[in-house]
Amino acid sequence: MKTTFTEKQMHILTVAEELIAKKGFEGTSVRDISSKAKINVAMISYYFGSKEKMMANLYHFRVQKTREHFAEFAETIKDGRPEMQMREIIKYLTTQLFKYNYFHGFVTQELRHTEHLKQDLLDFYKLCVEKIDEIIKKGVVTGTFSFAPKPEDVLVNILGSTLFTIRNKNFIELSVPFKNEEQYMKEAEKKLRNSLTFTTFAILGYVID
Amino acid sequence: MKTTFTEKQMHILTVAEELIAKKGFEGTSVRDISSKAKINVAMISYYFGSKEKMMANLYHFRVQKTREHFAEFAETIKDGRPEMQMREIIKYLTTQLFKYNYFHGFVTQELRHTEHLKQDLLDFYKLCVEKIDEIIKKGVVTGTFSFAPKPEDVLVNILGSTLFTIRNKNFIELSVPFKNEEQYMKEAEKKLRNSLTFTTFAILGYVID
Amino acid sequence: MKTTFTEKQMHILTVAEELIAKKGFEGTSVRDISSKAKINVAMISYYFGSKEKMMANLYHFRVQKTREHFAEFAETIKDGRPEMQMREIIKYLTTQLFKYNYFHGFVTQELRHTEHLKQDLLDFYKLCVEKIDEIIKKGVVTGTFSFAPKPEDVLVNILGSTLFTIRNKNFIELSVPFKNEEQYMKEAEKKLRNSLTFTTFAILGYVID
Amino acid sequence: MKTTFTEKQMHILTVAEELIAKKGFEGTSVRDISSKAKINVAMISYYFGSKEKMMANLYHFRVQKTREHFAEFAETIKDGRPEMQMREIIKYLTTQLFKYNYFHGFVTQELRHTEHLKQDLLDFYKLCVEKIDEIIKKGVVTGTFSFAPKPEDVLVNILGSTLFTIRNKNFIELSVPFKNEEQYMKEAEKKLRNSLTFTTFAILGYVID
DNA sequence: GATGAATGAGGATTCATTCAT
DNA sequence: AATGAATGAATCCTCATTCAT
Repeated sequence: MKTTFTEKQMHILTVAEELIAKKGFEGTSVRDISSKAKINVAMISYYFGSKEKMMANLYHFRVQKTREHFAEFAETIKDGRPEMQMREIIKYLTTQLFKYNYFHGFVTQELRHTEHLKQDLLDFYKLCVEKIDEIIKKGVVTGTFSFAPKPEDVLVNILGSTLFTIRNKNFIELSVPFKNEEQYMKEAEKKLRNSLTFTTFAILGYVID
Repeated sequence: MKTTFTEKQMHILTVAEELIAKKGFEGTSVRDISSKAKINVAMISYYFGSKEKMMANLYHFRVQKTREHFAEFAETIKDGRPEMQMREIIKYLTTQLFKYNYFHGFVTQELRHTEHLKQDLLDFYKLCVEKIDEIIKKGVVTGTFSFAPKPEDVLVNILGSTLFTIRNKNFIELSVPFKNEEQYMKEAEKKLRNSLTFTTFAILGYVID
Repeated sequence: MKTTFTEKQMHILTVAEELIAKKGFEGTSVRDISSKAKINVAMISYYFGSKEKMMANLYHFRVQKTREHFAEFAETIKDGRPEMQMREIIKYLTTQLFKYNYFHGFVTQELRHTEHLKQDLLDFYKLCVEKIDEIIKKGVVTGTFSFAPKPEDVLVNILGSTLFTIRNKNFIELSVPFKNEEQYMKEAEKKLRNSLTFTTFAILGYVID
Repeated sequence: MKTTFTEKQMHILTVAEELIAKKGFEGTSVRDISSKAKINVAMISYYFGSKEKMMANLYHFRVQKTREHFAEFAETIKDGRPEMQMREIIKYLTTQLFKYNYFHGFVTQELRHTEHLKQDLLDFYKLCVEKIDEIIKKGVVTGTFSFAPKPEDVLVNILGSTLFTIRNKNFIELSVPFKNEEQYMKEAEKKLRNSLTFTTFAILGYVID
């Protein structure tokens, strides 16, 4: 699968991603995409072979980018103290998911019959688990953390809570002061991050001074 | 909106639920449903008015049942000790979500343009929050719990982690011994429950003896 | 074809006539009729064999009634002077058409593939022609009328102008003071009758004193 | 609304007009049209948006053409004597209606819910009224005509009689020698024109020398 | 005699894709 | 390389009718 695209292809993918995020894969027609992207209907088949293949490319591309980005991020925190690292990871993941929520929104739902594509996402998850594991181990060794929960459980907790928050806006609203859309998203993210940090530190047995 | 259906209507809903869970609402045609349910294509419109209305009925029905069931459940644990109650709630929610995972799979994704339907789900969430709040308060008063986290955060954690687990089977597989499908689901649920119980008790400051 | 119906059948026909007049034959579904008539959908097929046969019965019935009614009317004027008779015929025909305009609206349009039914209407037209012919002849003989136009031409003129008036409300409105629907119809009918009377007498060479 | 069409669009409209004239708008399916026009079913939606919009285009187009044509015609007779002008107008209108009878057949009946489209036809009628009014006035001034009937009454008479003749073939047949279809139409038109000319001159008080 | 459930045929439209240019 | 026209398959839904009761 390709990971580099011409400018026109990227343009299509960008528009497609936005629309699919809003209306779902099946809810988004190639006409919608082509009209919004101001290109010919035929271009999607022409460039990607089919609508589904375009989707696969989009998916692959986005996850690839996410992995690369995470790798870069991981590098920047590699010398910190474990509690700082953990705090940063939580911040990073929530921020990214909130930013690309539209993407993660369809990732797990709309890609049916394309099981093999999920391998990409899996690789990303593995990377996260590795890093978290590393941090936990370091924290335990240094005595910063009292407990050593399974890293995948920690990740499930972080990702699950974040995606749930994103997808259940009307529930979250009940406990987040709502002014306007943008402000709300910020507040929701902040509340979530506080909660996740508290929870994660709790299961790590880390006592905030 | 109706909550009782004839046998034939229930049959359609059951088949529809299964298919929609697998292939999504838009990915499931009325022909798919009717052919699997061995009924005439026209029956869906005939019974429910339209495909979308059928979906709304299905949704409403399932949430309604869930709420009723939860209310019954809540009654059964009302006299227990807080830590037992919390354990039971976690068990209850994970079990239910695993059981009706196909339903919860599309609930938050596929129902576009039917924002009003989400009110039902919201009411269910509120019920959960109330109950959790009650338990936390009791636990704190009795000195069983040291901390009083926000009940909605606890719920987000439980539901988010559970749905993530259900939706990311291929990730969970990595850390759960896989024999066969059924066995796997049991193990995954067990692992999740352990993790959630540990996490929840950690943020409640409850020390397992 | 039947001309007598049970009360229930008549009820169906009455409702059907009204709906068909408003929305056309094809635009009116048996469901529309049955729901408005508060009867079962199956009744139409049950009583009349099919929707189309119901229509044929309705048509036949209405024309039959019209003929009988016209015959009665003709009797009442048979001793009058020709100019009075002619005036009365014009009045009669316009009044009837305005009254049953909905019927005449579909008569000539919606009954496709049922050419044979038109025989009924034809018979009614013949009856009119006969009567008009009689009047003209008498008028000419008595010297009341100077000319003897073809009776069918006179009829075409009367019926054509009337139906055109009924069917082109928005044109007629331009030259008829419009207050409310009912008032308008009365005014339109009056204007039409004046015009027709004037025209008919003109071609008969009858000079109004 | 468009008034110019590509060759293919015109082809569709032509076929559609013919079929709709025969079987009505609702009685004609897009499948009928596409199969007769030897095009794909999807083309109607593709070109016109929907069946109904196609109809609106057809309607608009036909009336537009009629108006333009009438304007041209009016120009050609503008210098004639009033009695000649009136004769020509009658001839023109009857000829046009006979030619496009299929069109005028559905115009007033089948276009429900599209009241605004009738404005087009109304404009055409107005044009006719204007011209007729002009002729009458000139005739009265020059002493050619003795009476000044309302121009709209004259038009109603002409159009009504013509449409009635077209729509009631089996009645007209009774007084028109029938050989073959084509011949019959010619004869019917001729008989109608004679009658209309006589009638119109009668109400104008014009004495044919 | 009358009905409500159920049917299959057919309705218009939208879809992703292809093809000639 | 890129496009606009055109296509056939599939969509959901509505129709008049039938059938078991």
